[in-house]
Amino acid sequence: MPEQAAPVTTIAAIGRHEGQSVTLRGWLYNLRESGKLLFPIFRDGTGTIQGVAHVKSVPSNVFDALKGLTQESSVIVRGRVRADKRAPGGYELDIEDLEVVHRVPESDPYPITLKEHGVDFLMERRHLWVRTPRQSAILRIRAEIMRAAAEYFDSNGYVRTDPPILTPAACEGTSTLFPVDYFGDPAFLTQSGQLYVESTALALGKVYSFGPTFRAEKSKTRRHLTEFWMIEPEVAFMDLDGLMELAENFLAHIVESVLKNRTAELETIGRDVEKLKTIVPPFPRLRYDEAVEMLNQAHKDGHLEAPFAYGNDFGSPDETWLSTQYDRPVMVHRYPAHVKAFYMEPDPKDSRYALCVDVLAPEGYGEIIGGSQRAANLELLESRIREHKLPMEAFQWYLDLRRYGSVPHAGFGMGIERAVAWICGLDHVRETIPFARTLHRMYP
RNA sequence: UCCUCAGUAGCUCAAUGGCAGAGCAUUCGGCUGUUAACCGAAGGGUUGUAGGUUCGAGUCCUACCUGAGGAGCCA
Repeated sequence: MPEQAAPVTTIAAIGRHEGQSVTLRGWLYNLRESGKLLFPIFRDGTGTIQGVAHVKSVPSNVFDALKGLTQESSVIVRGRVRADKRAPGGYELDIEDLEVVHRVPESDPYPITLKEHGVDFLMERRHLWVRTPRQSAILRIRAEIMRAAAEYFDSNGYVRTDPPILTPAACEGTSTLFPVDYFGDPAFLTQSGQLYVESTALALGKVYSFGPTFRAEKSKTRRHLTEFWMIEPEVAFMDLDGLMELAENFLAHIVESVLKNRTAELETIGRDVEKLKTIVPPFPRLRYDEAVEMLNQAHKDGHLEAPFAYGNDFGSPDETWLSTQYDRPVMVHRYPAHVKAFYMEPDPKDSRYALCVDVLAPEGYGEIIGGSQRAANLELLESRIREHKLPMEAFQWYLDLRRYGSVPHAGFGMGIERAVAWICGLDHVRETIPFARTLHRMYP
């Protein structure tokens, strides 16, 4: 073992130890050799740092152990911290002692090199891919987004009430549900906690849920996972305007937290932070009808291939185009009721429209939040359930919320992975979650 | 479910229907400031699978498998 007089620290905190000897515990990320001079790069999960070992300035057994050491071998290294302008992180480590905890054998070298790899190769080795600086940084930003999202609600009087993951029936139809056998009876993995948080909102006032959801959609795009995390606030006595205000303050808080607490990680992944600094309220609000006008004009001007048919929901290319027109998220509200879910409240000024909002993230990322004011009237909700050909008996508990002290209430759901993809500037959601579940990938 | 593209060394990719190659990784050797280090050498192949056309197929045709991107649907 190296002498433990040198304090154990992390690479992220190494600047506090300039001029001192410290102990780092981590892995060999890369090794450059130049004759009698070795340049190992260590990583410890908090960052990377280059070490320097002259043959004459380290014990011969240390030099020999380091020379030819294989990538991703685990090590405990002692060295003196030295500021160096040539170092990317500002510091280098003059190596004094080294213990190899586990040496990766040459016969079975670490498969992920510093060169380029394909998507399939990396996803098959996701358990190792997460070690790379870029993937680690993304996961750190994801954790900050989740922390800040929960913090926003926790510090604004919301109570976290998580819904069940095993559910008896669909929220919006059964075709996209994963069925499971529940002691001989059919059950499904939840695809939204919304109906349950509606009931806890009427119990506690302001609530949110935060957990995994599952959708058996046969979607193979950069925006889809079959298992993803969703945070869903629901508030009694809130209307659509209140919901849009909540959404913009919530998103602004998350972006602000990431900019403040994950500066180094944003730098590591090369994110243009100027595009995040503009994310401050108010966000532009656009009626569905106004958005349609913009899409029609865009089609005339040749920006969109397909003409938009009024009354439809927006397609992906439509959303993408809309979301590139603003420097912050745009909130599109009051869609035609018939393209939206059964539980949405009709606009009292024109019942053809629903009191709903989709928040489209900028830079072409599209929908990250979908929400609405919920239908509060029992008879209306019953007729909507019939129109959508949903089993009335399965929704009796949900209808009880309209039988006993029904109030206007509203809520939304934000997909964490889409938010992470946008804030990190990634081109696919598979990198935003430790182990992505996509259409045909269940390994590792 | 549909559309498009791809599958060649461990990885990333070349190869007009005519001898299957390069860089990285691995092994050996060299180099006292390298930044995906560099220089020299070696080993490494049933070209996704099964058929077909052809004197000759990695290349052309058919089917299938696998992966990717997109549509629809959604967060």
